[in-house]
Amino acid sequence: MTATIYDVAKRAGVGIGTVSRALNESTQIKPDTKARVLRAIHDLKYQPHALAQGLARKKTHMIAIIVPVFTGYFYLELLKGIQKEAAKNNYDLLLYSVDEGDRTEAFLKRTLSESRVDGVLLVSLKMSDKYAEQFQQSRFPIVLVDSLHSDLDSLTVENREGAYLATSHLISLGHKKIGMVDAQLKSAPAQVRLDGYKKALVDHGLPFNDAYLVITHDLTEKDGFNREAGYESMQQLIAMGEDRPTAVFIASDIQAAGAIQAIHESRLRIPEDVSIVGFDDIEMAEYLSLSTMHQPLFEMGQTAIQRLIDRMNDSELPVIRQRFHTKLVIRKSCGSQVPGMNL
Amino acid sequence: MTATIYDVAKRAGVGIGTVSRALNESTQIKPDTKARVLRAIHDLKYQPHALAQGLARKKTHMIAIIVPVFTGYFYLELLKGIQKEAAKNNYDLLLYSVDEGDRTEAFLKRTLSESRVDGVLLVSLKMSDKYAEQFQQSRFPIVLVDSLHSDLDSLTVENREGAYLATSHLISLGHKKIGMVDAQLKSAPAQVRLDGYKKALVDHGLPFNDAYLVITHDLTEKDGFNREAGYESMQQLIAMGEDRPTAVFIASDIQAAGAIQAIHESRLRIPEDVSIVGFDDIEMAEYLSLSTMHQPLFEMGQTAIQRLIDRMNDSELPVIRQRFHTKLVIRKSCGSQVPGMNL
DNA sequence: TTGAAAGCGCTAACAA
DNA sequence: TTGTTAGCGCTTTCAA
Repeated sequence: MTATIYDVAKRAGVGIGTVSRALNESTQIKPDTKARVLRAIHDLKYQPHALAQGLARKKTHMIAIIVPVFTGYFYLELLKGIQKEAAKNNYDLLLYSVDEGDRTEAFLKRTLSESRVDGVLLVSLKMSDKYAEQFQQSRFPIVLVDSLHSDLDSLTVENREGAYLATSHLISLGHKKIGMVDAQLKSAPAQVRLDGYKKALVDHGLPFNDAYLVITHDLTEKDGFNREAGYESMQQLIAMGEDRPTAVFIASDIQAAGAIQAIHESRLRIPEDVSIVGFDDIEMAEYLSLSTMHQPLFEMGQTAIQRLIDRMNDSELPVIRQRFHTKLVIRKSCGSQVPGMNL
Repeated sequence: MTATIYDVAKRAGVGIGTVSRALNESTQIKPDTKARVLRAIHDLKYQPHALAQGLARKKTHMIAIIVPVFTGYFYLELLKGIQKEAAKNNYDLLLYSVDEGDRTEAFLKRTLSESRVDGVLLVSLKMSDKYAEQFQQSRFPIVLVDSLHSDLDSLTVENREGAYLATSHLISLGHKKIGMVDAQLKSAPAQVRLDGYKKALVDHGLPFNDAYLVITHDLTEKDGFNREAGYESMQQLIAMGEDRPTAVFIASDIQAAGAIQAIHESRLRIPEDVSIVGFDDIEMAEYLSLSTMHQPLFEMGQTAIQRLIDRMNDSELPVIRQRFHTKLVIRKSCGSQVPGMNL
């Protein structure tokens, strides 16, 4: 069928070892034999068999990436960064995506014992202590992205800080009655964004008002990061009438989209009647003129691969925990409460 | 390190052949030896080495998918279908994504000769005659998705028909002056959607008016499927004043988003002053209440994998060309021109 | 029903 | 500088 190293060796009149040397940049080979081999390789359109190579070298040049079934911008952007950096370093990506029924552990197990890949990126999924220990002990290279475990390398976005910044932005515009729309607290980012919101209030001497915090009901078994959730939550806030907050920090842009719809339907204006800050900076945010917190996802993806490669080269590296910072993107969804400072 | 088949054989007191038989559902093995082997496998937490297995079997159980660097909903949804079906059939996905500098052929070449995967899905990328022939001759399983070549299996969405349907919808609402906003014609879908638009006009006895067709200028080197393009194109149409079309078919939802913005800024109303139909049914479309053409992407992804698997099992299957149909999703961006039929 | 042994296509250690 | 050979971990004949 396709040519093997033996065919090349025969055609070039050398041994297979020499062919291998010509292929692998060995210095231990005379230039003109190398040239002869290379020509034979070219003539035969020979390309090494990846599996055979992997078996012999004990390296596959593949990286597994375990992600929740991708939904939306977050993973797209992250994946782009991962993909770009992997390609640059000549690694292929094996995509394990986890849907219902959470097969994370099954993938981790395969990864660990099947020798199909040289390293793993675990994205947005929980790393159990049990497997963390196994990875740790086996020195199998792994990097967590948007997930956390004290024994393993991890890269995360500073959600708490982002929420803090978002809320502070509202405060700096003079708002005193600042609400928050959050997703289910079982979701880690939802939890942490709430913390940041609270801390910003406290740090600025504002009271935390329970009535201003709306957490999406558990409609369906989703986490609440969706438009309907935002829509309903905002309706609750609006129903407070004159007591309603003048500004709201919303835990995600997609919820903000729903919230905006609710606001418009109530004939309220943004930002005159209510100011809004979202989180994520999804594509739609620009369209909505929504001020929001931007996450450096592409960059995080690139860094994740770099780190993984570093670790594949040296398994004794100390464990790191790298935090990425969000950035406030100001558009037109926030108005000032300071008299005369308004538009 | 990790246990091999020899370790298992030794522990179970059998030869490695027997272990292999126990593993591979062979009938040629006595139940109790099989049980003994299985227990040894369990005790040692043995898992076959994927590469070694692949090398011996000449099958990797991996499928390569070559896609343009994913941007937006189209690929997300398609990938979901692909991923789900692949997982269901126990195939792993190797992701080759093509960015600037079009490395499509390099990937095809590797695929063909590296033996890393059992089959390929080529998505939205051009298959050259040269490689089509190579795949064809080598009987290497490949399926084209959203791409076309007469010698190979291909799955496509009926863009022309979709555009025809979209335009016809506008016509059925009584519109006579129907415009179109399109992307660069070098893009195949843009070209084909224009054809469908024209045909619908002609079939319904309406004239094709050059002034009503706006094709995005070549800002940057993009193809024009973006919001800014839609925004500017719609501005051109609006600038026609009273002569402007009463309805516009827009080649993509993302352009429609820009167009809608332009319309609002001109203080025109949708659908009272101008009706809009988009294409794609991206997530934002629902938010925008945009009537649009839905593409069955998830399903197409699933089917692609099924077909690829069929072909891997029987390389002599006749070449097929399967067309998927779009579906009109009616929301609120289209009004009627027929007196009394309006809202 | 089973074990032994010959590949699968390559790398790398060892000799020459 | 080169050829030979022993693995890498598995599947699959071939005998027994």
